Amino acid sequence: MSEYDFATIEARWQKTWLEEETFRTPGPGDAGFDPSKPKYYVLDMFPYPSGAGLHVGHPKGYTATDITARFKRHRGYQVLHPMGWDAFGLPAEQYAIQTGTHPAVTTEKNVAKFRGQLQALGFSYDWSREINTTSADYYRWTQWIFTKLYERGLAYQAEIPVWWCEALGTVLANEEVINGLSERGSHPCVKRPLRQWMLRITEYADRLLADLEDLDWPDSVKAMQREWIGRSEGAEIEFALTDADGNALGQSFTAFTTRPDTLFGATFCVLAPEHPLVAALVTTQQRSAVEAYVAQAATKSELERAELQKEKTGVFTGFYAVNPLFPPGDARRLMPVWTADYVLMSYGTGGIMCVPDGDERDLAFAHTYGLEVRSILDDEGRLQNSDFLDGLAKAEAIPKMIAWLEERGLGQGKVNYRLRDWLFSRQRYWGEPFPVLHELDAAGEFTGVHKVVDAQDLPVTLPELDDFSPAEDGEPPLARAKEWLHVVDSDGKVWRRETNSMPQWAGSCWYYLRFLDPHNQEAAWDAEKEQYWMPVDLYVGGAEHAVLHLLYARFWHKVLFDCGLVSCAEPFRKLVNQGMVQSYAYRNKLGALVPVDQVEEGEDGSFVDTTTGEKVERQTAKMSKSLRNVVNPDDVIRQYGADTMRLYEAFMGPVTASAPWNPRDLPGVHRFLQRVWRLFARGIAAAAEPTVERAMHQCIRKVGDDLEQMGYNTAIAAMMEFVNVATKQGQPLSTQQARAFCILLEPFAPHLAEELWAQLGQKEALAYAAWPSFDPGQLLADTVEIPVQVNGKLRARAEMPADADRDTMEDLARAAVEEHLSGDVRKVIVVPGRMVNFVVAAK
RNA sequence: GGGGGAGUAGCCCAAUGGCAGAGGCAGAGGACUUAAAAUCCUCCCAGUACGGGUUCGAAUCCCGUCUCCCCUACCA
Repeated sequence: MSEYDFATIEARWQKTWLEEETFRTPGPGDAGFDPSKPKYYVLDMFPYPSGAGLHVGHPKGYTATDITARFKRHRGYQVLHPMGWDAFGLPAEQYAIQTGTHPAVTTEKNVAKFRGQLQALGFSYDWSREINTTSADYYRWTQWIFTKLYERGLAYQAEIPVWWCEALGTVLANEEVINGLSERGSHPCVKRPLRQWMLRITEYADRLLADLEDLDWPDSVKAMQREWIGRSEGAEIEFALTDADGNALGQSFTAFTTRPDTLFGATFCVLAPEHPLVAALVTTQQRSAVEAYVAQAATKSELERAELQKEKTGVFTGFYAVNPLFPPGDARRLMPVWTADYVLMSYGTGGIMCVPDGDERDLAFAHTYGLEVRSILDDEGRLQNSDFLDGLAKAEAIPKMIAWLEERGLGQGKVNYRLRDWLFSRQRYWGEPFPVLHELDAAGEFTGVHKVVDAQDLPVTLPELDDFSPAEDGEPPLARAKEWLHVVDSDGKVWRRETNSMPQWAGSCWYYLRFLDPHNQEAAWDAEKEQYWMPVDLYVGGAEHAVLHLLYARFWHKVLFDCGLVSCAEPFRKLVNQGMVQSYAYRNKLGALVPVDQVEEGEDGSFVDTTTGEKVERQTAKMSKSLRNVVNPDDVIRQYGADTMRLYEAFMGPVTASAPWNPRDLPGVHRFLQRVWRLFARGIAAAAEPTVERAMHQCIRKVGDDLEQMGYNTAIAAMMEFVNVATKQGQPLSTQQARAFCILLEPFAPHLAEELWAQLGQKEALAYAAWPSFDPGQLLADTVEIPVQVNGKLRARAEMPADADRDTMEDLARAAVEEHLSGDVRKVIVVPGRMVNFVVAAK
């Protein structure tokens, strides 16, 4: 046995695993399936295979799930651990537009690269289950699920103002536009009315909210989803509109409010600039001012509106709203109606009643324009000057006011959501075609009738095109696929295919289900398999998917549940967000960032810009090309091997924590593997050495406990500790110890573990070897040193048997601190095996 | 402004309310070596951001303050 030759070892075992299909996992109905085993489904958020390949951030989560997957196999679970590709999407299409390379070609190339990189890291995926959202075999079922949504009335078309991104040539969902810029690429977007497909996710808002409760998810993600759904209880109130003299205009508007009980304090109303009644009813006198205001509000992006939030602006419309609480003639009855851009057309009804005494924004607006403020809340927040609500707290006042309104037909209780229906169509080529046909009349015009394609006629495959670019008018590229576009049915009726395509989220909404049964040609998945494997036991991915992907997938899953197609209401039982792998960045005195490759560390630990000689400060930042601090996993593997890479990723800290990639720490974990190699190179001892044996049992327990809780970093520390003890002790390990250690090491450094296991002459596959057990009697030393405190202060240490009972401990401890116990001993606290504390009365 | 999370040694990080240190990096010394690297051994370093509170006992629980990260933001 010579050197630790990781390159040879890793290549050998990766080849073996692939050739022997070591990690092929049988499910119900498959040969080799053992129904008596418990199941464990551990899933990574599958990647978009970009041209850049993997960066070191990807493997952080993948390493975590792989360690857990391997650990669970040793624990006797049937482990489902699959990988696939979320391969529809803009980058491949943009590349196609620029170069003419078909997105499928780009995708295939990128997938090959990603697969190779993942395999080079020795992940124990069942590659026989690999899926790709862009293969017709897969999107056939994405389309099929869409037909289920359609049949249940959850998919509909609407002509709505949507975010149109000129640069990307497509519409985007609200969630994909941030402050008027596209989430991807930060291109400006504008609102534009277009015919779109929508999914009625709002129908599931309550269930999506309620079912969060029982999920083992990070609080932050649950909080984000709750906020996104944005349930708020209140009432809708209808306000009749009049002219300045109180003459009815024959129109009314509805306002949503969470505080209907404050209606007595409503002194004015505001409609969003886009509200149709603003233009319809504005008085001649106010018309020019209002039109000017509306026009300039329209040119403001959401970004600008948000930035200007300190100062509220608005214009009086000239008409009034009736406060129904007050009789004609009462001065409080007529409330002036303003238009202001702090009211958004897209939330609630686009119009509000304003209660300056109850709402900060209304108060600010009232102050700016000298509008009336009527006091209706006392110091304790109880209603006053409010007739039948006087003295009531809001909890009692709200239902009372709602009842009052309902009796008179003026309004009703209402739950409002921030969540909007999901804009589900895109004007792009590289996405799933909709399985929808639109009927045409003899003249070739739409009749307005549409239907979904029959299940047996799926998939609707993507047609070949020469030009993938979107048209200026928003007409999708699929409209240019002349031969594909029209379908003639058996009655000779002509139908035109839907030319929109689905958004990238579609494929990832259900991929975890296809993994259960990826080659099924008759169904999307088999019911028995679904019942066995679902739900996903552990789902690991980035926090950036906290809302969109996870909300959409939950929505689809609930629809499938309602269809009786899945057996559980929630797909992902436990969710973990892995921390970001950051990198170092350097900032000079001017605050500018200095690329990493022109900074050197000085003797005193300071950092110097080598081009200027100036001192710079180190900080952590996201990896980015511009900072030149991106670390490439291929380089790391070449230099240290995959096992070192995996070990380092897992050793950086808790899986949920972000930490900078520190190249200086890599040799540390690499050295550990070398020490393991050298320890095994000593050969095998005939008998176990007691110190090492004890350390072994402690290590088995610690690694097992830590892995149950995803404490990868501390589990590695425990193995290091064991190797240090064994190395120092000087003897070889016993056969039992060597075997046990191989199993402990395998989840983390599987190639090295397999190599050592093989050298031990083991024939059984290491990956499925049973986790070693420990002897609790071996965990404690015979004697322990127990701290003895007096009034909480450490006064002495007492040597005593590890299993001493309370009385013995107290006696031995008392002897050790005799001189400190002059006063009354009022209380003695004994923690068996841990410590003794004497509480003495102060003198 | 709202929400989520984090502050422990020069650095990354450990510590069911019970001796602040498991592990790694960096640093110092020694052994081995003709020398260096590698390896092995030994050592050094904080009282847990700050201020209160609960407790026999607090890094850990509670309250307040500060700093940093992430998310969100006129949502009526």
